[in-house]
Amino acid sequence: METIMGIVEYIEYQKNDIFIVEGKRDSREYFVLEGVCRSFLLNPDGEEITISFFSGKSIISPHTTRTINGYSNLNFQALTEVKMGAMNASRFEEFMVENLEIREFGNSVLRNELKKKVEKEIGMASQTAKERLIKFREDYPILENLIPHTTISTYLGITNISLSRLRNELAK
Amino acid sequence: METIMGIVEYIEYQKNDIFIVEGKRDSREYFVLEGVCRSFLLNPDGEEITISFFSGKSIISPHTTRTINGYSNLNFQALTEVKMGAMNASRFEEFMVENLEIREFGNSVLRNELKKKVEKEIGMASQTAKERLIKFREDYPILENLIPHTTISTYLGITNISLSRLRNELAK
DNA sequence: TCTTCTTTTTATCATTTGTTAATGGACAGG
DNA sequence: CCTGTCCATTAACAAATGATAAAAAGAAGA
Repeated sequence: METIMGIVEYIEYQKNDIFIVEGKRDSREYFVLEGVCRSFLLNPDGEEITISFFSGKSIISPHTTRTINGYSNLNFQALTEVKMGAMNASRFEEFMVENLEIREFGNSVLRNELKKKVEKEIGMASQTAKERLIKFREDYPILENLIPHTTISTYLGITNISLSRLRNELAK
Repeated sequence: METIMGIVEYIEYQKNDIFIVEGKRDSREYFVLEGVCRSFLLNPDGEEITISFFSGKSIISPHTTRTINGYSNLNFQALTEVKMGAMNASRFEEFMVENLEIREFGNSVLRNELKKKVEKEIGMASQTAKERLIKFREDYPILENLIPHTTISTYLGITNISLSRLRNELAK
């Protein structure tokens, strides 16, 4: 960890800044130190669909999984003021090759990324929207009062109107 | 590729064989050479939820993403007679460290795994069940007449009754 | 404070999907 | 040939979610 932290460049983004754009070059790994951000994509109708949330301290989707030939296939946006560490992804990959500990760290990041997706997948396949909202509140307790509800509703796979109804029901 | 193919052990599974069991040890990478299999999980009600399909020639989810401390977190089942190649996962990882080409192959497998999931995620979040069924038919043209519909319906996130209705509608 | 803009809630109605139960076809075993 | 089992379809009704529009509540700026 010390090896890495010595090389990392520190960056700050303002609320709503989009710091990785789909289709554009990006060659870095990002570590969220403080704040919350999300990944999102446009669906065929041009609507923003939230894929994942990332809150400090954590790491956003690994470079190798979110880029193809160096071009990003996802957008990433700061939802609050965000402090991040960034470093060259190839350099990080070299570290992974050289250093067992860093390799295991990198692999565990990958596993977690997949695990989160599988969990969400099961939720989408076998839970009602209400259950998914309850789970979301457990996973990200602060977000609901911090970010626009449309951001949350596309993550949950429902409309913001449905979200509002569910909020009302659960408040009773 | 030749390096790998020389080491691979060839295996055959019969229809419905479960060859990786959740919670059990598994230490190999698997390459599907012929046939179709799926990964699935039990939801809280004990129902089998299909997560992904794998048809030859392809590779099932990489070992590092489907195991934690060597124990599998997914079930894998043959849906037809399946011919596979298998090799020790640590050995494959060594190859990845040593050999740039194999490393890039391994990384591309990871990216594809994530990409498939993100695509499915967007579908679940922004498409109706009917649209998802149409997409499924494009992705896996043969499966619908080959495997039980309950297997497909849990993949699509609907009941098998809904699937039957959609089949009827689309046939008109 | 007032105005304007955006977000959230509420209401109404339409559509989709789920639940339960009944029916019929395909197939294996006796 | 009969029987039981598994699967797929269909029907009827209930529940969940979507679409549209309007109202209310908040947030930001002059």
